[in-house]
Amino acid sequence: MLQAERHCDGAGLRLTPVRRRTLEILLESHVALGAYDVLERLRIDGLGSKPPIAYRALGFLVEHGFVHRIEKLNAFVACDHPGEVHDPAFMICTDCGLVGECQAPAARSGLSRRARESGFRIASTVVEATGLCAMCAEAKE
Amino acid sequence: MLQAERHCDGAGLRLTPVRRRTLEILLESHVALGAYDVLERLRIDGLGSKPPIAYRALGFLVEHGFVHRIEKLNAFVACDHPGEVHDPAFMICTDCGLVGECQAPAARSGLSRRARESGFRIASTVVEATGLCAMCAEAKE
DNA sequence: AGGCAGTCGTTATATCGTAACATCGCTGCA
DNA sequence: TGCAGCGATGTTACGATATAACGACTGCCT
Repeated sequence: MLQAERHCDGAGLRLTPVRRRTLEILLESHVALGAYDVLERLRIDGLGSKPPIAYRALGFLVEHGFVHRIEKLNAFVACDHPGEVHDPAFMICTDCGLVGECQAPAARSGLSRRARESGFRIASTVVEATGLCAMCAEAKE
Repeated sequence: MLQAERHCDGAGLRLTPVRRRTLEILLESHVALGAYDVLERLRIDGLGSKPPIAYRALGFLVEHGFVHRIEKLNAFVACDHPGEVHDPAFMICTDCGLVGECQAPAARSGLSRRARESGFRIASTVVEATGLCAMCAEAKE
């Protein structure tokens, strides 16, 4: 949170109440939240109740790297390493919903070689694995 | 198409008219199609007009590896290599909509190392790159 | 003051996806 | 033959996700 504030100050970005609270909500959650989940919590705090409110705040946070969108879940998680340049990959537990972020530059390597070969210019990548986290895998034994 | 037929025959799967036509529709398209795009074409052919028809056919085709879902687009493409075991990755052109499939086992390596370290058991992966295909990149020069 | 840019608030609607139940045709079997 | 079981289809109804478009407000700059 402090990192986000500092980053915004430094970059001339406005971390408004809605945006700030949206980020807090995601930081407090250990699982990915849908836009409507976020919206519901914003509503409770009197910060807006219509979808565009949440989508705009989430759009801002994603654009500036404070939040990631999990395509597989149509949901959002706070970034582990805000401000740093990174190329995130995610591990999504299908049992408990936990979403772990990791840096996976290597995850691009096979793809980026293929891209070079074919002339494709990568602008962004999505890398997501679904499966069982260590705890849930153990619980299944 | 022939490969799909053979695979179904061999595996005791039923490639019914709806499923067959759904696969044909995707094979004829060079871009990813949404479920409702597919449904519209099925409707024209008199093969059903309600969402579950399309979703069920697509679900069958995805489950058996004839079709891939592109998470980033909420859309579907026919598989380039049906029947073969693979771990597909996609390159999605944001200009022309072209979706290229490639094999990217290496794309998993960074992630799978991380997964091993943390005890996460990967069941499936999503690897998608967005950007410009060679033709569109050239056209932009 | 006036204009501009960014944000917020709202309405309305588009797009994507599924639960639940009825029906139909095939297959195996008494 | 009759019928039970099963997978696939057809339909209704609804839920979930997402955005276009417009107006109002605010801070800032000239």
